[in-house]
Amino acid sequence: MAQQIAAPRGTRDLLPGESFKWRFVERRLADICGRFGYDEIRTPTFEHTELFARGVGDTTDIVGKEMYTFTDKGGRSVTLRPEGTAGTARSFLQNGVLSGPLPARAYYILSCFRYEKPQAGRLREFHQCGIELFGAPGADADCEAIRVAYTILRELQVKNVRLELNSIGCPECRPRYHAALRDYFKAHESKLCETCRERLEKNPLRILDCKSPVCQAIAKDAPLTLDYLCGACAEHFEEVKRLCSLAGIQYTVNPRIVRGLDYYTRTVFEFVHEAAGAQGTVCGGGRYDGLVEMLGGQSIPAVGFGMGLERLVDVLDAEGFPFPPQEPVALFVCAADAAGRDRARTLVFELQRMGVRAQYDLNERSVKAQFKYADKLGARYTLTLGESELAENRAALRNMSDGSTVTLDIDPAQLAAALSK
RNA sequence: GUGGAUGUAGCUCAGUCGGCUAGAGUACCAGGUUGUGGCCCUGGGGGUCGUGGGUUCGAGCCCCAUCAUCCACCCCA
Repeated sequence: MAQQIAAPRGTRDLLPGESFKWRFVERRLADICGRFGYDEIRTPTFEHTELFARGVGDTTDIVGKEMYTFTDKGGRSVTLRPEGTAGTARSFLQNGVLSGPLPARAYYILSCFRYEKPQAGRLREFHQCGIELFGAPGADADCEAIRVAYTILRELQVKNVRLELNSIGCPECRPRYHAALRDYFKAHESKLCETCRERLEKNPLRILDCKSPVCQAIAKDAPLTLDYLCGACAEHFEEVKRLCSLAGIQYTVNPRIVRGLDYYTRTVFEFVHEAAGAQGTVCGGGRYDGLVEMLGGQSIPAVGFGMGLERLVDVLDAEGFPFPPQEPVALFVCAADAAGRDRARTLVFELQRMGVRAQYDLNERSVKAQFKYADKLGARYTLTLGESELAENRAALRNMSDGSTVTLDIDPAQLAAALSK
């Protein structure tokens, strides 16, 4: 026996018998996004590394240490996409969509790759559903993105999620806030925990999120991003909140949520699930007015979100969501001898052509073994073909759930009719 | 990247103080009816005990390393 090869760390198999949940969720996502005017976009699995360095931001953890980057045979540096927004923006820009009628919308369901230490709700290859909306600067667009995510979660009957909203300002007001925050924590530097002292220069925003009780106590009175917004940003945020209320969506303002991607401006939001372990953020998104310009296009405002599908399916499983069960095998045709097998084959071939989920035994096993197999498959009905059945051209259709039988002609149309009842 | 827990059959797990050929349940295959599933009975296949070293007369068990999984931090979806 050769050495077995396991799946790479942080990846997962989705086996027959499990995939129906994902198929169901993906169809619902496509349906809901479509209802809001979003059509699907499919972009490459890998892009030039430069796209993410510029778009996501090379000071972020994602770009700094989590990307799957390699040099291809032509000497180009390419990277497996760590998220979906940069590729979508690049594609819309490159293909002239942003020169067409705006707003322009797209949704996607795709795999993303980040080299992180795996844990519950976090994989190295994971899947995201997201939407992107380009060319609408006003709060209506922010609200629409939130409403799409909200609708998805509501129609999948997700309980125990809350919407958290914040505004992190624009390039104009953010530096003032950062400075104020740094000044505040500098005054308490000696009391901060070790990691927070490191954060002080690099990313003072993170201190707001520290779990240490001491840091939390200090952070309680720290300046809030919302108090440092410029007039336009403050007005925008007020309108986003008003429109969410108008849409009947409850939210809490959480001044401590900060997106880890550089492209976000103004509105940021998360849908957080209470009981989903440490990785409770099922959906995260916000506005990114600067991205398209960073990628070399005109200045075009945009909003969007990403929803983690593994996390979403985990939540649905945990809440006992009633996924519609898979269609079972409708009819398993058993054969008792060589002549019966050929009749079973032609019958099954014809039924499958007609759209019936029919099966027969590929291994020429005993009738008993065929029955056991049909039972394990969950087949609704069985039909057994042998000498006497072929002679009379009639056979007993057996209902596997109660054992009752009906005798019918061996005829595809008649069988199909009987099965559909 | 940091810290903690855990790795024995496809799955869930026993395995005494280090001591014969490593077990159970379940799943799989076959038989118990020359052609009828679930229940029951009998038999069978399946393990380099995560991997590699070390200690020992002898290691599934003790030690070290490594890999993987889970949990938390970090970060994020």
